[in-house]
Amino acid sequence: MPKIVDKDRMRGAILDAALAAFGEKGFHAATIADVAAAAGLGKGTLYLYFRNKDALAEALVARHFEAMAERLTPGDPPGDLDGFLDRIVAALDVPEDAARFLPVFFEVFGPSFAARDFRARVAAVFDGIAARWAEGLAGLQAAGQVRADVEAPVLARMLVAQVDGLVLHAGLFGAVPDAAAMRAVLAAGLSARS
Amino acid sequence: MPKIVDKDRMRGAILDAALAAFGEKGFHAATIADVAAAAGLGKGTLYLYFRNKDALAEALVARHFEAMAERLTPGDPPGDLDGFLDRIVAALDVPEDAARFLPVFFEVFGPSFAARDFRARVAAVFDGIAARWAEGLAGLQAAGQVRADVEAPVLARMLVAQVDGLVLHAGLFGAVPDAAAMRAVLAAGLSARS
DNA sequence: ATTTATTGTGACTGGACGGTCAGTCAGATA
DNA sequence: TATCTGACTGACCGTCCAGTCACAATAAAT
Repeated sequence: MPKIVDKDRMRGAILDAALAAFGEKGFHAATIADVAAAAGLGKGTLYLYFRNKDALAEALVARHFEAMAERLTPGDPPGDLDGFLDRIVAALDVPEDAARFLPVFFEVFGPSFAARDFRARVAAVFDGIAARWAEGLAGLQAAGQVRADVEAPVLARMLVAQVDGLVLHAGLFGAVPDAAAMRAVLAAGLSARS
Repeated sequence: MPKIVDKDRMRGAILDAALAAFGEKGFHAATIADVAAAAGLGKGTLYLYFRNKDALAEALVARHFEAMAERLTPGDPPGDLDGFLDRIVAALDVPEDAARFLPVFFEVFGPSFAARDFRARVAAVFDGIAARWAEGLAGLQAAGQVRADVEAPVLARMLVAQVDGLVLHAGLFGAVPDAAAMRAVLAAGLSARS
């Protein structure tokens, strides 16, 4: 009878268009009409897939955080310190999409940081990553590869903040640190041999 | 003849009010009327001191970056590694004003990161800090206190990104790392003794 | 007390934009 | 070929707010 479309696929395509438009002009400056145009759709059509402009932003965030968590904590804990460092170095390889999303995220949700519960939600994402890293670090401590004078969770949370800084500077400024140097410094900081 | 006011003082007071209002509601959600109310002034009065809303934001940024640079690179390079670490630890003590400003900055200027020259301007601020740190580190390398296998500027730029991450997580999430643990890890990472 | 230069005010306006909805279209079915 | 249905559209509406301006208040100078 009627035309049938793959709704999930369509939502994905619209999100791509939204990211492009928001990334270009910024969330507030970009209009719904811009997003629709980028998606090659009529304005009203967007509202068949997303309740309103804010829903677009939230969907983008969800997609981004899922991808990020996946990128930072893939599979099982690494077997040795070298493997652990591999992951950190790999994390600095910020995909273009993710880099483009950063400013949008801050623009949209920056104000929300004033709200305790929002901060808590975002903090939870990082805490989750830190928890996975802590597992790995605890294993390496047991194996005598990582210093044991600092507890794994503390070490992990601190590392996450540092790596987030490196990721931000890489994504925003293109200030990608020399990988070899970074490995060396981080390894010395974490290593059991003082 | 005329009524006389201290314009600089007034601009400062208005900026304080603006930071409060923007910090509370976010830059876009807060109206000029909100800022005026917070400053205890009529709406039109603001326009005697700032050309428009964007000018308010720019003035806030200028004030913030000046304060930040001052905080991160006070006076002369430190004499020893311990002194250097002191400064980093001190930098994590983010003043309330600065913490409140972070979300506002990202909200307003997030979109601008799409523009090459804006990114370059912000990057320059961090590069400047890194340059000052590099001086200090070079001195410590000469004194045999800091590893010499990584060049001071590289080390410094990397540290700035890491510390920025720590500052952000401290300011946004209250995730302040244990100072002693952080000193220990950073010291091990930087130290000449491998 | 009067004058005058400057500062302060808030009702008003013009434009912009998010969201709606009455109507059109395309493709699937019989 | 006729019919049916959900996808799609974009002109329109209501709201909101940055910025203006005509007027009021103030204080220095005479």
